[in-house]
Amino acid sequence: MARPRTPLLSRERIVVAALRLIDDEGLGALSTRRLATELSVSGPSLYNHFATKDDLLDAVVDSVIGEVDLSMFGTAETTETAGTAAADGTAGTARTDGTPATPATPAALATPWAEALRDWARSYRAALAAHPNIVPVLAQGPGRRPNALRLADAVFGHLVESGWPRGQATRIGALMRYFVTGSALASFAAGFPADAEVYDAADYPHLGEAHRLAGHRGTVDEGAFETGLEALLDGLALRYARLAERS
Amino acid sequence: MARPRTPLLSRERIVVAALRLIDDEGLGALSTRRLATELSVSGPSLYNHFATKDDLLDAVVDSVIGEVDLSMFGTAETTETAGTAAADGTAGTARTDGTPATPATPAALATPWAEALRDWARSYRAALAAHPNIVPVLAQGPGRRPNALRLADAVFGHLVESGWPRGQATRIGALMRYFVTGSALASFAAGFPADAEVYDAADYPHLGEAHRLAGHRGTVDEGAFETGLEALLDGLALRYARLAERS
DNA sequence: ACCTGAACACCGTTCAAGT
DNA sequence: ACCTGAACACCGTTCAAGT
Repeated sequence: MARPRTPLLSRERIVVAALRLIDDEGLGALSTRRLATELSVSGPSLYNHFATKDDLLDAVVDSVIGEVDLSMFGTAETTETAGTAAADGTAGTARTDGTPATPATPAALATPWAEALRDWARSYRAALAAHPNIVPVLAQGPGRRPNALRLADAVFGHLVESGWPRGQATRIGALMRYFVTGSALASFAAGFPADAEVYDAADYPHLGEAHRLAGHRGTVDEGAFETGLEALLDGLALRYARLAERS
Repeated sequence: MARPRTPLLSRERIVVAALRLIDDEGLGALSTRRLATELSVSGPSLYNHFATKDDLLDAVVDSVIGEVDLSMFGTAETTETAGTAAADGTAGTARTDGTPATPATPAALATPWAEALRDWARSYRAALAAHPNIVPVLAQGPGRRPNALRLADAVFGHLVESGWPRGQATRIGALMRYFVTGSALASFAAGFPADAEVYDAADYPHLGEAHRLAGHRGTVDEGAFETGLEALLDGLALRYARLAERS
Protein backbone atom coordinates (compact mmCIF):
# COMPACT_ATOMS: atom_id res chain seq x y z
CA MET A 1 0.00 0.00 0.00
CA ALA A 2 2.91 2.44 0.65
CA ARG A 3 1.60 5.90 1.53
CA PRO A 4 -2.11 6.03 2.41
CA ARG A 5 -4.25 9.10 1.70
CA THR A 6 -4.88 9.68 5.38
CA PRO A 7 -1.96 8.76 7.68
CA LEU A 8 -2.31 5.49 9.59
CA LEU A 9 -0.29 6.76 12.55
CA SER A 10 0.16 9.84 14.68
CA ARG A 11 2.47 10.59 17.59
CA GLU A 12 -0.58 10.64 19.85
CA ARG A 13 -1.81 7.21 18.77
CA ILE A 14 1.67 5.72 19.11
CA VAL A 15 2.18 7.17 22.60
CA VAL A 16 -1.18 5.87 23.82
CA ALA A 17 -0.52 2.38 22.49
CA ALA A 18 3.01 2.34 23.92
CA LEU A 19 1.80 3.35 27.38
CA ARG A 20 -0.85 0.64 27.34
CA LEU A 21 1.73 -1.96 26.37
CA ILE A 22 4.07 -0.81 29.16
CA ASP A 23 1.25 -0.80 31.71
CA ASP A 24 -0.01 -4.24 30.72
CA GLU A 25 3.22 -6.13 30.15
CA GLY A 26 6.11 -4.04 31.42
CA LEU A 27 8.87 -1.93 29.91
CA GLY A 28 10.52 -5.05 28.52
CA ALA A 29 7.47 -5.79 26.40
CA LEU A 30 7.75 -2.51 24.54
CA SER A 31 9.58 -3.25 21.32
CA THR A 32 9.19 -1.23 18.18
CA ARG A 33 8.12 -4.34 16.29
CA ARG A 34 5.60 -5.43 18.89
CA LEU A 35 4.19 -1.90 19.15
CA ALA A 36 3.93 -1.68 15.36
CA THR A 37 2.03 -4.96 15.26
CA GLU A 38 -0.34 -3.63 17.91
CA LEU A 39 -0.95 -0.62 15.65
CA SER A 40 -1.33 -2.80 12.53
CA VAL A 41 1.66 -1.33 10.73
CA SER A 42 5.15 -2.60 9.98
CA GLY A 43 8.04 -1.94 12.38
CA PRO A 44 9.92 0.79 10.53
CA SER A 45 6.75 2.91 10.17
CA LEU A 46 7.27 4.29 13.66
CA TYR A 47 10.46 6.00 12.53
CA ASN A 48 8.39 8.44 10.50
CA HIS A 49 7.09 9.85 13.80
CA PHE A 50 9.93 9.35 16.30
CA ALA A 51 13.66 9.44 15.64
CA THR A 52 14.42 6.63 18.05
CA LYS A 53 12.75 4.40 20.61
CA ASP A 54 14.18 6.66 23.34
CA ASP A 55 12.43 9.61 21.75
CA LEU A 56 9.18 7.72 21.88
CA LEU A 57 9.74 6.80 25.53
CA ASP A 58 10.36 10.45 26.33
CA ALA A 59 6.99 11.34 24.86
CA VAL A 60 5.27 8.59 26.83
CA VAL A 61 6.90 9.78 30.05
CA ASP A 62 5.92 13.38 29.50
CA SER A 63 2.33 12.38 28.82
CA VAL A 64 2.23 10.76 32.26
CA ILE A 65 3.81 13.78 33.98
CA GLY A 66 1.23 15.93 32.24
CA GLU A 67 -1.46 14.29 34.39
CA VAL A 68 -0.02 15.77 37.59
CA ASP A 69 -2.13 18.61 39.04
CA LEU A 70 -0.13 21.81 39.57
CA SER A 71 -3.07 24.13 40.16
CA MET A 72 -2.44 24.26 43.94
CA PHE A 73 0.69 26.29 43.28
CA GLY A 74 -1.56 28.94 41.81
CA THR A 75 -0.30 32.16 40.28
CA ALA A 76 2.12 34.78 41.52
CA GLU A 77 -0.72 36.88 42.98
CA THR A 78 -1.95 34.21 45.33
CA THR A 79 1.48 33.29 46.60
CA GLU A 80 3.40 36.56 46.66
CA THR A 81 2.34 37.29 50.24
CA ALA A 82 4.91 34.72 51.25
CA GLY A 83 7.00 37.14 53.23
CA THR A 84 4.27 37.74 55.77
CA ALA A 85 3.41 34.06 55.81
CA ALA A 86 6.97 33.30 56.79
CA ALA A 87 6.95 36.03 59.43
CA ASP A 88 4.05 34.59 61.37
CA GLY A 89 4.87 31.01 60.52
CA THR A 90 5.22 29.97 64.14
CA ALA A 91 4.23 26.55 62.94
CA GLY A 92 2.51 25.05 65.91
CA THR A 93 4.67 26.21 68.81
CA ALA A 94 1.58 27.81 70.37
CA ARG A 95 -2.11 28.02 69.55
CA THR A 96 -4.50 30.92 69.86
CA ASP A 97 -7.04 28.92 71.84
CA GLY A 98 -4.63 28.54 74.72
CA THR A 99 -3.98 24.83 74.45
CA PRO A 100 -0.34 23.93 74.99
CA ALA A 101 1.92 23.30 72.04
CA THR A 102 2.15 19.56 71.63
CA PRO A 103 3.16 17.29 68.76
CA ALA A 104 -0.50 16.27 68.63
CA THR A 105 -1.03 19.43 66.58
CA PRO A 106 0.91 18.81 63.38
CA ALA A 107 2.43 22.06 62.32
CA ALA A 108 1.92 21.30 58.64
CA LEU A 109 -1.84 21.58 58.92
CA ALA A 110 -1.78 25.34 59.29
CA THR A 111 0.93 26.07 56.75
CA PRO A 112 -0.20 27.01 53.24
CA TRP A 113 2.92 25.80 51.41
CA ALA A 114 2.63 22.46 53.21
CA GLU A 115 -0.99 22.10 52.16
CA ALA A 116 -0.02 22.77 48.55
CA LEU A 117 2.84 20.31 48.80
CA ARG A 118 0.54 17.64 50.23
CA ASP A 119 -2.06 18.02 47.49
CA TRP A 120 0.62 18.02 44.83
CA ALA A 121 2.38 14.96 46.25
CA ARG A 122 -0.87 13.00 46.23
CA SER A 123 -1.61 13.94 42.64
CA TYR A 124 1.99 13.23 41.63
CA ARG A 125 1.91 9.80 43.24
CA ALA A 126 -1.49 8.96 41.76
CA ALA A 127 -0.27 9.79 38.25
CA LEU A 128 2.88 7.71 38.65
CA ALA A 129 1.34 4.80 40.53
CA ALA A 130 -1.13 4.39 37.65
CA HIS A 131 1.91 3.56 35.47
CA PRO A 132 4.53 2.02 37.77
CA ASN A 133 6.44 0.30 34.96
CA ILE A 134 7.54 3.58 33.47
CA VAL A 135 8.67 5.18 36.75
CA PRO A 136 12.33 4.11 36.37
CA VAL A 137 12.51 6.09 33.11
CA LEU A 138 10.71 9.10 34.49
CA ALA A 139 12.84 9.13 37.66
CA GLN A 140 15.95 9.98 35.63
CA GLY A 141 14.89 13.62 35.81
CA PRO A 142 13.09 16.18 33.68
CA GLY A 143 15.64 16.24 30.89
CA ARG A 144 14.14 18.40 28.16
CA ARG A 145 10.57 17.23 28.66
CA PRO A 146 8.27 20.27 28.93
CA ASN A 147 5.75 18.88 31.42
CA ALA A 148 8.52 17.71 33.74
CA LEU A 149 10.24 21.11 33.59
CA ARG A 150 6.92 22.86 34.22
CA LEU A 151 6.43 20.70 37.30
CA ALA A 152 9.90 21.46 38.68
CA ASP A 153 9.36 25.16 37.98
CA ALA A 154 6.01 25.26 39.78
CA VAL A 155 7.23 23.48 42.93
CA PHE A 156 10.47 25.43 43.24
CA GLY A 157 8.77 28.74 42.52
CA HIS A 158 6.05 28.17 45.07
CA LEU A 159 8.51 27.24 47.82
CA VAL A 160 10.70 30.27 47.17
CA GLU A 161 7.69 32.57 47.14
CA SER A 162 6.59 31.00 50.42
CA GLY A 163 9.79 32.15 52.07
CA TRP A 164 12.07 29.15 51.73
CA PRO A 165 15.68 30.00 50.82
CA ARG A 166 16.52 28.82 47.31
CA GLY A 167 18.94 26.14 48.48
CA GLN A 168 16.34 24.67 50.81
CA ALA A 169 13.66 24.88 48.12
CA THR A 170 15.87 22.84 45.79
CA ARG A 171 16.41 20.21 48.46
CA ILE A 172 12.69 20.01 49.22
CA GLY A 173 11.87 19.55 45.54
CA ALA A 174 14.45 16.78 45.39
CA LEU A 175 13.40 14.96 48.53
CA MET A 176 9.74 15.08 47.57
CA ARG A 177 10.63 13.51 44.24
CA TYR A 178 12.64 10.85 46.02
CA PHE A 179 9.67 9.95 48.18
CA VAL A 180 7.02 10.05 45.48
CA THR A 181 8.98 8.14 42.84
CA GLY A 182 10.07 5.61 45.44
CA SER A 183 6.48 5.04 46.50
CA ALA A 184 5.25 4.69 42.91
CA LEU A 185 8.12 2.57 41.60
CA ALA A 186 6.86 -0.63 43.14
CA SER A 187 4.39 -1.82 45.73
CA PHE A 188 6.05 -2.51 49.06
CA ALA A 189 3.45 -5.07 50.02
CA ALA A 190 3.50 -6.91 46.69
CA GLY A 191 7.26 -7.33 46.99
CA PHE A 192 6.75 -10.01 49.64
CA PRO A 193 5.81 -13.41 48.19
CA ALA A 194 2.38 -14.63 49.30
CA ASP A 195 3.87 -18.08 49.82
CA ALA A 196 4.22 -18.62 53.59
CA GLU A 197 7.00 -21.17 53.05
CA VAL A 198 9.40 -18.36 52.15
CA TYR A 199 9.51 -16.99 55.69
CA ASP A 200 11.43 -19.62 57.64
CA ALA A 201 11.15 -18.62 61.32
CA ALA A 202 14.76 -19.58 61.93
CA ASP A 203 16.05 -17.14 59.32
CA TYR A 204 13.45 -14.36 59.60
CA PRO A 205 11.94 -14.41 63.09
CA HIS A 206 9.75 -11.31 62.58
CA LEU A 207 8.32 -12.02 59.14
CA GLY A 208 5.82 -14.69 60.17
CA GLU A 209 2.92 -12.65 58.81
CA ALA A 210 4.67 -11.24 55.77
CA HIS A 211 2.92 -13.63 53.39
CA ARG A 212 -0.31 -11.72 54.12
CA LEU A 213 1.12 -8.42 52.90
CA ALA A 214 0.50 -8.94 49.18
CA GLY A 215 -3.19 -9.45 49.89
CA HIS A 216 -3.49 -6.03 51.50
CA ARG A 217 -1.34 -4.41 48.89
CA GLY A 218 -3.52 -1.35 48.32
CA THR A 219 -4.06 -0.32 51.92
CA VAL A 220 -0.50 -1.05 53.05
CA ASP A 221 1.07 1.09 50.35
CA GLU A 222 -1.53 3.83 50.66
CA GLY A 223 -1.07 3.94 54.45
CA ALA A 224 2.71 4.01 54.17
CA PHE A 225 2.60 6.83 51.65
CA GLU A 226 0.24 8.92 53.76
CA THR A 227 2.22 8.32 56.94
CA GLY A 228 5.47 9.22 55.23
CA LEU A 229 4.00 12.28 53.56
CA GLU A 230 2.59 13.69 56.82
CA ALA A 231 5.82 12.91 58.68
CA LEU A 232 7.85 14.67 56.00
CA LEU A 233 5.59 17.74 56.03
CA ASP A 234 5.66 17.94 59.82
CA GLY A 235 9.43 17.68 59.79
CA LEU A 236 9.69 20.40 57.17
CA ALA A 237 7.29 22.63 59.11
CA LEU A 238 9.64 22.40 62.11
CA ARG A 239 12.43 23.68 59.91
CA TYR A 240 10.25 26.42 58.44
CA ALA A 241 9.49 27.66 61.94
CA ARG A 242 13.21 27.84 62.67
CA LEU A 243 13.65 30.09 59.63
CA ALA A 244 11.26 32.61 61.17
CA GLU A 245 13.00 32.44 64.57
CA ARG A 246 16.31 33.55 63.12
CA SER A 247 14.92 36.62 61.38
CA MET B 1 38.20 -27.10 24.44
CA ALA B 2 34.84 -28.25 25.86
CA ARG B 3 35.16 -28.95 29.62
CA PRO B 4 38.36 -27.61 31.23
CA ARG B 5 40.03 -29.28 34.23
CA THR B 6 39.34 -26.31 36.47
CA PRO B 7 36.08 -24.43 35.76
CA LEU B 8 36.41 -21.16 33.87
CA LEU B 9 33.40 -19.62 35.58
CA SER B 10 31.78 -19.40 39.01
CA ARG B 11 28.58 -17.69 40.16
CA GLU B 12 30.72 -15.25 42.11
CA ARG B 13 32.83 -14.29 39.11
CA ILE B 14 29.76 -13.90 36.91
CA VAL B 15 27.94 -11.71 39.46
CA VAL B 16 30.93 -9.42 39.91
CA ALA B 17 31.37 -8.96 36.16
CA ALA B 18 27.63 -8.38 35.65
CA LEU B 19 27.52 -5.70 38.35
CA ARG B 20 30.50 -3.93 36.84
CA LEU B 21 28.86 -3.95 33.42
CA ILE B 22 25.61 -2.56 34.87
CA ASP B 23 27.47 0.11 36.82
CA ASP B 24 29.58 1.19 33.85
CA GLU B 25 27.07 1.04 31.01
CA GLY B 26 23.60 0.56 32.45
CA LEU B 27 21.10 -2.25 32.76
CA GLY B 28 20.56 -2.23 29.00
CA ALA B 29 24.20 -3.11 28.40
CA LEU B 30 23.89 -6.35 30.33
CA SER B 31 23.32 -9.06 27.76
CA THR B 32 24.28 -12.65 28.28
CA ARG B 33 26.41 -12.55 25.15
CA ARG B 34 28.20 -9.35 26.10
CA LEU B 35 28.79 -10.60 29.65
CA ALA B 36 30.14 -13.88 28.32
CA THR B 37 32.56 -12.02 26.05
CA GLU B 38 33.71 -9.97 29.04
CA LEU B 39 34.44 -13.26 30.83
CA SER B 40 36.13 -14.76 27.77
CA VAL B 41 33.61 -17.57 27.33
CA SER B 42 30.81 -18.23 24.87
CA GLY B 43 27.27 -17.04 25.58
CA PRO B 44 25.57 -20.29 26.54
CA SER B 45 28.25 -21.07 29.16
CA LEU B 46 26.45 -18.86 31.66
CA TYR B 47 23.50 -21.25 31.66
CA ASN B 48 25.61 -23.80 33.50
CA HIS B 49 25.56 -21.43 36.51
CA PHE B 50 22.23 -19.58 36.27
CA ALA B 51 18.93 -20.87 34.94
CA THR B 52 17.98 -17.56 33.30
CA LYS B 53 19.19 -13.99 33.02
CA ASP B 54 16.59 -13.04 35.66
CA ASP B 55 18.17 -15.53 38.05
CA LEU B 56 21.52 -13.89 37.48
CA LEU B 57 20.04 -10.43 38.08
CA ASP B 58 18.55 -11.66 41.35
CA ALA B 59 21.99 -12.73 42.51
CA VAL B 60 23.49 -9.38 41.52
CA VAL B 61 20.76 -7.51 43.40
CA ASP B 62 21.19 -9.57 46.54
CA SER B 63 24.94 -9.00 46.52
CA VAL B 64 24.26 -5.26 46.62
CA ILE B 65 21.71 -5.57 49.43
CA GLY B 66 24.26 -7.63 51.32
CA GLU B 67 26.41 -4.50 51.65
CA VAL B 68 23.80 -2.75 53.83
CA ASP B 69 24.80 -2.51 57.50
CA LEU B 70 22.18 -3.98 59.85
CA SER B 71 24.31 -4.07 62.98
CA MET B 72 22.55 -1.04 64.49
CA PHE B 73 19.44 -3.14 64.99
CA GLY B 74 21.47 -5.27 67.35
CA THR B 75 20.02 -8.21 69.23
CA ALA B 76 16.81 -8.61 71.22
CA GLU B 77 18.61 -7.85 74.51
CA THR B 78 19.68 -4.37 73.53
CA THR B 79 16.30 -3.29 72.20
CA GLU B 80 13.81 -4.99 74.53
CA THR B 81 13.68 -1.98 76.89
CA ALA B 82 11.47 -0.31 74.33
CA GLY B 83 8.48 -0.04 76.65
CA THR B 84 10.24 2.41 78.93
CA ALA B 85 11.68 4.29 75.99
CA ALA B 86 8.16 4.86 74.73
CA ALA B 87 6.98 5.96 78.18
CA ASP B 88 9.40 8.88 78.45
CA GLY B 89 9.37 9.66 74.77
CA THR B 90 8.11 13.19 75.28
CA ALA B 91 9.72 14.06 72.01
CA GLY B 92 10.83 17.62 72.52
CA THR B 93 7.75 19.15 74.10
CA ALA B 94 9.84 20.29 77.09
CA ARG B 95 13.49 20.20 78.13
CA THR B 96 15.04 19.59 81.53
CA ASP B 97 17.21 22.71 81.33
CA GLY B 98 14.20 24.96 81.36
CA THR B 99 14.41 26.24 77.81
CA PRO B 100 11.03 26.43 76.11
CA ALA B 101 9.85 23.63 73.88
CA THR B 102 10.66 24.64 70.35
CA PRO B 103 11.04 22.73 67.11
CA ALA B 104 14.73 23.65 67.30
CA THR B 105 15.18 20.50 69.36
CA PRO B 106 14.48 17.68 66.94
CA ALA B 107 12.80 14.87 68.83
CA ALA B 108 14.53 12.22 66.77
CA LEU B 109 17.91 13.03 68.29
CA ALA B 110 17.05 11.49 71.63
CA THR B 111 15.15 8.44 70.38
CA PRO B 112 17.11 5.19 70.07
CA TRP B 113 15.00 3.64 67.31
CA ALA B 114 15.33 6.86 65.30
CA GLU B 115 19.11 6.79 65.67
CA ALA B 116 19.17 3.21 64.43
CA LEU B 117 16.87 4.08 61.55
CA ARG B 118 19.07 7.02 60.58
CA ASP B 119 22.27 4.98 60.56
CA TRP B 120 20.58 2.21 58.61
CA ALA B 121 19.07 4.59 56.06
CA ARG B 122 22.47 6.12 55.38
CA SER B 123 24.10 2.74 54.88
CA TYR B 124 21.16 1.57 52.75
CA ARG B 125 21.38 4.62 50.54
CA ALA B 126 25.16 4.40 50.22
CA ALA B 127 24.94 0.78 49.09
CA LEU B 128 22.25 1.57 46.52
CA ALA B 129 23.65 4.87 45.30
CA ALA B 130 26.91 3.08 44.49
CA HIS B 131 24.91 1.07 41.92
CA PRO B 132 22.02 3.30 40.77
CA ASN B 133 21.42 1.39 37.54
CA ILE B 134 20.25 -1.69 39.37
CA VAL B 135 17.90 0.12 41.78
CA PRO B 136 14.79 -0.37 39.58
CA VAL B 137 15.26 -4.13 39.83
CA LEU B 138 15.96 -4.09 43.54
CA ALA B 139 12.99 -1.81 44.26
CA GLN B 140 10.58 -4.53 43.15
CA GLY B 141 10.82 -5.94 46.67
CA PRO B 142 12.69 -8.68 48.51
CA GLY B 143 11.16 -11.57 46.59
CA ARG B 144 12.98 -14.67 47.74
CA ARG B 145 16.39 -13.03 48.06
CA PRO B 146 17.90 -13.86 51.46
CA ASN B 147 19.75 -10.59 52.10
CA ALA B 148 16.65 -8.55 51.23
CA LEU B 149 14.48 -10.66 53.54
CA ARG B 150 17.06 -10.37 56.32
CA LEU B 151 16.96 -6.59 55.93
CA ALA B 152 13.17 -6.42 56.10
CA ASP B 153 13.19 -8.72 59.12
CA ALA B 154 15.75 -6.62 61.00
CA VAL B 155 13.97 -3.29 60.42
CA PHE B 156 10.49 -4.56 61.24
CA GLY B 157 11.70 -6.50 64.29
CA HIS B 158 13.56 -3.52 65.70
CA LEU B 159 10.60 -1.18 65.31
CA VAL B 160 8.19 -3.61 66.95
CA GLU B 161 10.58 -4.20 69.84
CA SER B 162 10.90 -0.44 70.19
CA GLY B 163 7.21 -0.17 70.91
CA TRP B 164 5.73 0.58 67.49
CA PRO B 165 2.48 -1.29 66.73
CA ARG B 166 2.98 -3.88 64.01
CA GLY B 167 0.88 -2.01 61.46
CA GLN B 168 2.84 1.18 61.99
CA ALA B 169 6.13 -0.72 61.85
CA THR B 170 5.15 -2.12 58.46
CA ARG B 171 4.32 1.34 57.18
CA ILE B 172 7.60 2.77 58.45
CA GLY B 173 9.56 0.00 56.76
CA ALA B 174 7.71 0.76 53.55
CA LEU B 175 8.08 4.52 53.65
CA MET B 176 11.76 4.33 54.47
CA ARG B 177 12.24 2.08 51.46
CA TYR B 178 10.31 4.54 49.31
CA PHE B 179 12.59 7.36 50.36
CA VAL B 180 15.88 5.49 50.13
CA THR B 181 15.19 3.80 46.79
CA GLY B 182 13.86 7.06 45.39
CA SER B 183 16.98 8.89 46.44
CA ALA B 184 19.29 6.23 45.01
CA LEU B 185 17.40 5.64 41.77
CA ALA B 186 18.70 8.74 40.07
CA SER B 187 20.43 11.98 40.91
CA PHE B 188 17.98 14.85 41.22
CA ALA B 189 20.60 17.41 40.23
CA ALA B 190 21.90 15.45 37.25
CA GLY B 191 18.38 15.21 35.86
CA PHE B 192 18.54 18.88 34.85
CA PRO B 193 20.48 19.50 31.63
CA ALA B 194 23.56 21.68 32.12
CA ASP B 195 22.64 23.53 28.94
CA ALA B 196 21.24 26.94 29.97
CA GLU B 197 19.29 27.20 26.70
CA VAL B 198 16.81 24.64 27.98
CA TYR B 199 15.38 26.96 30.61
CA ASP B 200 13.46 29.53 28.63
CA ALA B 201 12.41 32.24 31.10
CA ALA B 202 9.02 32.56 29.43
CA ASP B 203 8.18 28.91 30.03
CA TYR B 204 10.01 28.27 33.30
CA PRO B 205 10.36 31.57 35.19
CA HIS B 206 11.99 30.02 38.28
CA LEU B 207 14.51 27.69 36.67
CA GLY B 208 17.02 30.32 35.61
CA GLU B 209 19.78 28.71 37.66
CA ALA B 210 18.82 25.11 37.03
CA HIS B 211 21.64 24.58 34.54
CA ARG B 212 24.07 24.85 37.46
CA LEU B 213 22.51 21.92 39.32
CA ALA B 214 24.32 19.15 37.50
CA GLY B 215 27.65 20.68 38.50
CA HIS B 216 26.79 20.43 42.20
CA ARG B 217 25.30 17.00 41.80
CA GLY B 218 26.94 15.41 44.83
CA THR B 219 26.15 18.09 47.40
CA VAL B 220 22.61 18.76 46.17
CA ASP B 221 21.59 15.11 46.37
CA GLU B 222 23.42 14.52 49.62
CA GLY B 223 21.80 17.59 51.18
CA ALA B 224 18.34 16.63 49.97
CA PHE B 225 18.70 13.13 51.33
CA GLU B 226 19.88 14.35 54.73
CA THR B 227 17.15 17.00 54.96
CA GLY B 228 14.49 14.50 54.02
CA LEU B 229 15.82 11.85 56.36
CA GLU B 230 15.87 14.21 59.36
CA ALA B 231 12.42 15.58 58.50
CA LEU B 232 11.02 12.06 58.26
CA LEU B 233 12.56 11.00 61.57
CA ASP B 234 11.29 14.14 63.31
CA GLY B 235 7.82 13.55 61.92
CA LEU B 236 7.90 9.92 63.06
CA ALA B 237 9.13 10.96 66.52
CA LEU B 238 6.05 13.18 66.86
CA ARG B 239 3.89 10.14 66.17
CA TYR B 240 5.88 7.98 68.56
CA ALA B 241 5.29 10.51 71.33
CA ARG B 242 1.58 10.38 70.65
CA LEU B 243 1.63 6.61 71.14
CA ALA B 244 2.92 7.16 74.70
CA GLU B 245 0.32 9.84 75.42
CA ARG B 246 -2.55 7.46 74.76
CA SER B 247 -1.30 4.72 77.09
C1' DA C 1 30.17 -31.33 35.18
C1' DC C 2 31.15 -27.61 32.14
C1' DC C 3 32.21 -25.72 27.90
C1' DT C 4 31.34 -25.21 22.58
C1' DG C 5 28.98 -23.89 17.96
C1' DA C 6 24.69 -24.00 15.54
C1' DA C 7 20.08 -22.76 15.59
C1' DC C 8 15.48 -20.36 16.68
C1' DA C 9 12.69 -16.57 17.45
C1' DC C 10 13.39 -12.30 18.66
C1' DC C 11 15.46 -7.11 18.94
C1' DG C 12 16.48 -1.48 17.03
C1' DT C 13 17.49 0.77 13.06
C1' DT C 14 18.72 1.86 8.08
C1' DC C 15 17.54 2.16 3.47
C1' DA C 16 15.87 1.76 -1.15
C1' DA C 17 11.50 1.44 -3.20
C1' DG C 18 6.75 2.56 -3.72
C1' DT C 19 2.74 6.17 -4.05
C1' DA D 1 5.05 12.71 3.40
C1' DC D 2 4.36 8.12 4.98
C1' DC D 3 4.31 3.40 4.45
C1' DT D 4 6.67 -1.23 2.91
C1' DG D 5 10.03 -5.38 2.79
C1' DA D 6 14.80 -6.60 2.99
C1' DA D 7 18.86 -6.34 5.47
C1' DC D 8 22.40 -5.72 9.40
C1' DA D 9 24.07 -6.43 13.82
C1' DC D 10 22.25 -7.60 17.76
C1' DC D 11 19.26 -10.29 21.66
C1' DG D 12 17.86 -14.85 25.34
C1' DT D 13 17.73 -19.52 25.27
C1' DT D 14 17.92 -24.52 23.73
C1' DC D 15 20.38 -28.37 22.39
C1' DA D 16 23.43 -31.80 20.58
C1' DA D 17 28.21 -32.58 20.77
C1' DG D 18 32.62 -32.75 23.01
C1' DT D 19 35.81 -34.05 27.13
